[in-house]
Amino acid sequence: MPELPEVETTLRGIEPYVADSVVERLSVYNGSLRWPVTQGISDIVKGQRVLSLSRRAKYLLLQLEHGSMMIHLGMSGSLRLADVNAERRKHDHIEMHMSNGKCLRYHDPRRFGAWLWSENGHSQLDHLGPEPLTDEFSGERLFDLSRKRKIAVKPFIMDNKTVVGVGNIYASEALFRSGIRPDRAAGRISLQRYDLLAGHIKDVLGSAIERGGTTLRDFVNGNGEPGYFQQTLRVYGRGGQPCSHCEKPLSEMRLGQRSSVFCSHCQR
DNA sequence: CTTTCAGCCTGACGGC
DNA sequence: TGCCGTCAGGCTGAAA
Repeated sequence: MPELPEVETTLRGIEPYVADSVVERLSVYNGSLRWPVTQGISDIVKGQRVLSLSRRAKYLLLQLEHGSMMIHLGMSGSLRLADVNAERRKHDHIEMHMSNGKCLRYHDPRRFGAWLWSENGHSQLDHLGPEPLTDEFSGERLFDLSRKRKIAVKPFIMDNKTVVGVGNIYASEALFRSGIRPDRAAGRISLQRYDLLAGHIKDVLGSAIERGGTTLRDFVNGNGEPGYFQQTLRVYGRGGQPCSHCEKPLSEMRLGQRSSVFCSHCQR
């Protein structure tokens, strides 16, 4: 389940090996992803130089000479630098061979991801909220956007129009640290508490990115599993277990079709 | 306008 | 042992 820190870690891991290199060959073995992989993509990108890599929300963007490739890892996708001689594994759907001899492999069992080519921008990026680690995202923004909203705070902060890149894991952890119940109405939370929440969202995402960075060198040959696997999760996946603060069993509920674990004693 | 919900997909896991 | 149901979850688009 790649969340924003995993996407950022992937970007930093592949960037040195892909940037400034030319696409020698792109092979699509299974193009039925979230959206069908752009028709004729192999012929289009062949021979183009990769000018730069960037990230917006959970999308990776490869800027080529005549357009850009937008890649999403979906629920189960990963992007790794592979040894050209290494055999393709099951669910390795796309390979991008670079002129420097490196090969980028896209692996995605559930095929919820995306590889889309465009010469003039990607509409999916048009209506996204701010990046969580910038000053554009603040408690004040959460407060202003939420007035008179009845939606529960957890789906509110997971909405890409509010702020991008806050998935179920980090939303749960940030709400726990802030002492806010995930089902509290977004419109009934004070600016002071939203300041706290925005700070914790930044902290939890930022530290996960830092930890992901420690596995970067595994990107060439390995299968480094970065991010939240190394992070201490206090509530996510711990329903019924004792709260790390008050020892009472953690509660579980469903909000917006997503499981939500919280402490009914520490979160109000 | 806001909110909810089905659907996309495979693998892991528990019950029988 | 294997079969079946359930869950995991980001994102879109349609319905309420």
